[in-house]
Amino acid sequence: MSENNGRNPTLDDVALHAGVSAATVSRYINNPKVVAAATGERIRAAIAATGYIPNLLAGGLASSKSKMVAVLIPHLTDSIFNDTIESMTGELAAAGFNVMLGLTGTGIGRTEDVVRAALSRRVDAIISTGPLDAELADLVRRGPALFIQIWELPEDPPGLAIGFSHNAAGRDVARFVLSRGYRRPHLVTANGTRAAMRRDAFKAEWQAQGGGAVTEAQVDIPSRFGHGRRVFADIRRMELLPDVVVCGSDYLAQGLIVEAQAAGLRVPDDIAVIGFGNSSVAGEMRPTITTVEIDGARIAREVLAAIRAHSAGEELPQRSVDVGFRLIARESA
Amino acid sequence: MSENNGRNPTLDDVALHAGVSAATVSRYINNPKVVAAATGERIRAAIAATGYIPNLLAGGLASSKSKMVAVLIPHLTDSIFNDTIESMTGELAAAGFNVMLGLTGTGIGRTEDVVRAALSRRVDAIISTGPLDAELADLVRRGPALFIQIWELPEDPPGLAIGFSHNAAGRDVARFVLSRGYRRPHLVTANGTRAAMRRDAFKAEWQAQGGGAVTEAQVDIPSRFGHGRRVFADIRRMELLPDVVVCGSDYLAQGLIVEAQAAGLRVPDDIAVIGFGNSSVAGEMRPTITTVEIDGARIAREVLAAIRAHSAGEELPQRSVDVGFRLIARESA
DNA sequence: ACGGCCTGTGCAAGCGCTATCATCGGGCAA
DNA sequence: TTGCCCGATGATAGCGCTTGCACAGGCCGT
Repeated sequence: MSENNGRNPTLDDVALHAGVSAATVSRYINNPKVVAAATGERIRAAIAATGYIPNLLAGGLASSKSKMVAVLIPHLTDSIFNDTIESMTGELAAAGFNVMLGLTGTGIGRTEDVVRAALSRRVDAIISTGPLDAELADLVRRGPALFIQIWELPEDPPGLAIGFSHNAAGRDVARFVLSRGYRRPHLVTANGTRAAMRRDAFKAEWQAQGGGAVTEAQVDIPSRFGHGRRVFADIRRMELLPDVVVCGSDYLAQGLIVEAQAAGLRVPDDIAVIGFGNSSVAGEMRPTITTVEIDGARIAREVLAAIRAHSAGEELPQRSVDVGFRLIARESA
Repeated sequence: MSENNGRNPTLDDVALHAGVSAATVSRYINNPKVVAAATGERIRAAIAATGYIPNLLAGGLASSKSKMVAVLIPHLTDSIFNDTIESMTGELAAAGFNVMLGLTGTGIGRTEDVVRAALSRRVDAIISTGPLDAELADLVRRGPALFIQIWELPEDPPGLAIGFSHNAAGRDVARFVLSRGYRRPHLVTANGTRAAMRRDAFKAEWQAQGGGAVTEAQVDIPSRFGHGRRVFADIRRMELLPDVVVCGSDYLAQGLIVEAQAAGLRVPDDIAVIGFGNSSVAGEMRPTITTVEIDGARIAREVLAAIRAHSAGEELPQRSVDVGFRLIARESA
């Protein structure tokens, strides 16, 4: 732990200590196997002795690879994406990438600020749960950062998309609901495109299969536990009660169940509830919640693979990766 | 949007375009009011025209100020800290700081990795919800980064602490429970120091006030919704049912309420429940959950103020900031 | 024995900024 | 008018690293 002089030890200090050039130390750090074993050992010891901590600002500047990725999500609290983000952060950290957190949900223009901040830091990739408006997409495309949109598969993604078909999900839920013999579904969706896609696909399939009328309600983004109260109150005011409520998130489903139970209804006997996302609560609620599982860990792996490939300068083999989904039938419907 | 040549426009490009030196452009960007108004206007136009995006890696390297702070939390899902983190990220972003997310909960050694990564990026501050072990604390102290521990007020914080007294919180909850006439409290705490402090303070006060026996149970960190099931099962097995359960988090309290209700008990009549943190669910649950509110926004503001002061080279006026807490009596107890 | 090659290492030129210092005109008090 | 100071700007030296290029030496095939 020699202090040299006041300042942090640099590559040169380590090089001096190990009796090699700075270049060799740099090589050892970034790709140990290109230096001779004996040299490597000396460098390792020198690093330990000096207490050297690499300066990734300098490294990033020189290599124009920041080893940092920006993750854009609307919110942190009760977010349906948290599982995915958590897996991703872990996966990336293990590969030496760090995550810069960008919250886009707090006010208009935030997304632009966050994207600009990410570009300013020369992130290797920007991972977003939502699309970018045209101008921003342009901005990103101009730079070297890889843009990855997750949880969604747009027609012509600006970069790479890793997600699943919300159409298929909506359709499959409709089939499931039909197969369970429900007649009067009520669809509660957050006012966003993804949820709307699932809703429309549900309705299309429902009609195609000869189902009857479908009622709907909207909630604000993000679709949260607390919305359950208002949604349920609205349902109670309907002349004909739905026999199943399809929700845009597990948290909303949970809130609805709590409300229904507080009102003396039994779930699923009096009213069934279906969630989305298979958040941890879904399997732990009473009753357990029927939902659609998205494999966040799988998304995380695909994201990492894409970033690695892109960093290595390879072309991406595909524009989008479908990780699918899985309907999990539990007690609530 | 002149493309110059393939690469991103740099300061020099902007300077050329505006007919000034790079130094002046830099000044304009970092501190507009030191350049003449007319010059500033020309530079503004040049930036827009060239589509210039500052390179914060280069800037950080030159100034040794990264404008980035690391936030260390155990988890993202159902975390009691999310409100605070969200406020903080917003507050920091508005001040030009970006947040690097560090998840420490996934396995041993992760904290060290995350801290080293943060130091590698020369963050201006490290904000952590937990303490650092001695070796890491040393490492951090050696560098220029400000270490801020939040949600806690240790005796002799390594850096700055912004939080509240868990002792006082435990004590106040005990008083509240007594004042409500409960006789047989059951304390469910996560196995961490903070929760333990509250528990011990609760017991001390309870005994001091002549309360009877207190029973306890432990859950894993993080204290989550799903733990409710096991905790409740254990409670049912007790010979004498507690009349109030004091939980380490609102999520756990929520899980417990759900379980209790599923078992046909009424909350709070048959069994009362108290949470911690005033997460959004606490006010939205049926029954609404009595809890202890921590002002995350306040913590965020204090954090930002400290970072600003530290970046400006000022000494911190104090070692710790007590933001207090507030017991919110609701329906569940 | 010799040229070609491959491995391991050093040299030095940047990467794009910031910050120190110097310079250059006024405006203004004496 | 003279000298001084101050506000605005330019020139320049790094910040700590990466990386292309050069080079030394050992190994091989012929």
